[in-house]
Amino acid sequence: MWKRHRHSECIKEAISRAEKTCIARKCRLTPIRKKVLELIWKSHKPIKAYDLLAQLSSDNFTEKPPTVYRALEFLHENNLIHRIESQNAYIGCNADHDSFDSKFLICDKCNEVEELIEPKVNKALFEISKKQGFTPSLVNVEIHGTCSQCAQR
Amino acid sequence: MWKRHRHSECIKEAISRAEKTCIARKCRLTPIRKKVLELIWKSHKPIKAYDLLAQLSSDNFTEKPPTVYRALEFLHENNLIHRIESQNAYIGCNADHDSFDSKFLICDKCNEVEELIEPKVNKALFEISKKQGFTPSLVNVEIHGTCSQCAQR
DNA sequence: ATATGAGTGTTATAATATAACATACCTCTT
DNA sequence: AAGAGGTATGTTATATTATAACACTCATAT
Repeated sequence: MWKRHRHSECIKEAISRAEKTCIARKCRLTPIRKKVLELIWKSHKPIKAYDLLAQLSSDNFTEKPPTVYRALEFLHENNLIHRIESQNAYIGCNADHDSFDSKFLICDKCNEVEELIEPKVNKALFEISKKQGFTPSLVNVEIHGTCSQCAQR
Repeated sequence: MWKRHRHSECIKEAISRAEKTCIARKCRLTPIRKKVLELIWKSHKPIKAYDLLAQLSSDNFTEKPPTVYRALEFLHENNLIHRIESQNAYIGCNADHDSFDSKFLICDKCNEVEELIEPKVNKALFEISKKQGFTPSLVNVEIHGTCSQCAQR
């Protein structure tokens, strides 16, 4: 799909960025959190909490839901992942943009998601909000449709 | 909050619009569907499926989840309601705009939601999508923050 | 070394949503 | 008016997503 670079090569890079972020923020990327983040990046698509849970668990050892939800909460709070609301699923974040603004192109055919980094629309949305007397703290845009690859098929 | 007119007076108007829509689309606004739509409009805020279910049910008569989910599905398909993804909740739709585009201001303090009707941002989002080779079919924007009323408190 | 807070383990349950199949009921045709 | 075919509803069960609550462990900072 649009994975010009992201998913193919950059899990390590993402982890390394996360580690730096955590040092800077004085929070801890513990083994569980790191593992969950790796699993999220390994997935080409948004991944669900219970799928992560299954992947975390081995035959003789089963993780419990709070384990993964706590890791997700931590990663989300620290802007290392995004939640795709329309899918109850989670995706890695490049972290080179502000946390309070995210936009996604979601292909309903292949289920892959591309994050848009684009400041103008945010600005417009913020201004429209302000006009209504509303003070925005977080903007989430989810655009569903068909990606170019799937359109060609 | 921003309910200049919407929630205070217009349940009947909303139902009447829905009836017209259904006649035009040759679909049926059955008693259950109508009741669910009324309950949604009666709520000043997005309302959850199980809250609707509770309101539909009386002491001696309990509706089951599929009843309300089917009604919600019908109303949503026919663009009579929106789903607020970040809240798993449903809100009435004015229906005087295209179904594939919705934007909401969501107050995290009082939980009220205002729908924005604004064509420019859509257009921009559509164009950005196209540039990526993406064909959008549906745009959902959820802006969280604080409404003017709550800001004053 | 020990108090403190952060992180994890564990059990249980809450909240949200759908599958599958049976029954009723519209409405169209004859 | 009877029956066929599709739409809607009733019902049971279960799947999926998420959190509460409490016990325990561990890091680290004085």
